[in-house]
Amino acid sequence: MYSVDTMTTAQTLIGCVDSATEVLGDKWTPQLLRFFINEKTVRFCQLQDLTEGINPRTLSARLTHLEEQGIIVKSATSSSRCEYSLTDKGYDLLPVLQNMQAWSDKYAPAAV
Amino acid sequence: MYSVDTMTTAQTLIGCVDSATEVLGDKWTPQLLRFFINEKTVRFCQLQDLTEGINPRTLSARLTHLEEQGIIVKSATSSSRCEYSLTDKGYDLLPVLQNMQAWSDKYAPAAV
DNA sequence: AAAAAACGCTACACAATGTATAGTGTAGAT
DNA sequence: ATCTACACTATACATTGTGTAGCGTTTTTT
Repeated sequence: MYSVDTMTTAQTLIGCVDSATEVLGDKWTPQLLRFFINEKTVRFCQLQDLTEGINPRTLSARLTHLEEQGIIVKSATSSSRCEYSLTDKGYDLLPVLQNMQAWSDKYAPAAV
Repeated sequence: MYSVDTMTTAQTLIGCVDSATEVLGDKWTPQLLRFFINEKTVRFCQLQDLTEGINPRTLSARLTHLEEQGIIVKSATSSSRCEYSLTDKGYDLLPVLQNMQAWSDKYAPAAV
C-alpha cells in the first residue's frame, strides 16, 4: 500500500494549478492569447482568421470567459466594432505561454 | 481593414504552442503531471484518489496519451501492477506547471 | 447615393469528448 | 482460503465543440 502522507503536499497545491488550467485548459485559449504577444489589440475577425478552424461560437465563448476572468477587456472602436486587449493579469500569462513554446520548440521543433 | 502582415509572425508561432497545448490542454493533464513534482513515480490508483473526480476512463486515456507523447513511461512493478514516471521530456514540463502555479497564486490566491 | 462587403456575432443540428456508475480479471494481503 | 486492492473496461448519459448558415449593423467601394 502506498503512503498517502507523501502526497498531501501535492494535493494541497492542486487548487492553485486549477485556476490557470481553467483558463489555459480550454481548447483554443492558449493560441488565442498568443496573438497578444505581437499585437496589443485584436479583433474578433482577426482571431477567427488566424486561429483557422475555430468556430465563431467557441471563439465567442472563449472571449466571454477570458473577459469574465479579467484576462482581457473588450472596448468599442466604433458603434458596432470592438477590440480586445490584455489586462495586467492577462499580460502576466504571456511568460507561461512563452514557456510552453520553449518546451514545444525543444521537443517538437517540426510541429505536428 | 487590419494589417495581416503584422500578424504573420504570430501565425507561424502557433504550431509550436499547439504541441504543448495538445498535452496541457487536455482536461486533468496539468493536475496529473503536477504530482510528479513531489513524487518520482505514481500509480493509477494514486492519481485516481488525488485527482478526485476524474473518471478512470479519462485517466486511462490521459496516461495513454502522455505515454504516446513520450512524456511519461509505464513500468511494471509486478505482474499486474505498474507505475508511471516522467521522461526527460516530461520533466521539462514541470517549470511550465510551476509558472502556471505562480500565476495562479498571484491572481487567485483563494482559488475557486 | 446605392451596392457590396466586412464585422461581430447567434442558431441549429450533429460530432466528439467527458462523466457516473458498475463491473471484471488478476494479484497481493490477512 | 478469503478478502480487498489494483488497473483498468463497459455502458448509457451529459457536456462541450463543430460545420454551416444566417442576421442586423456598419463600413467600404463604386
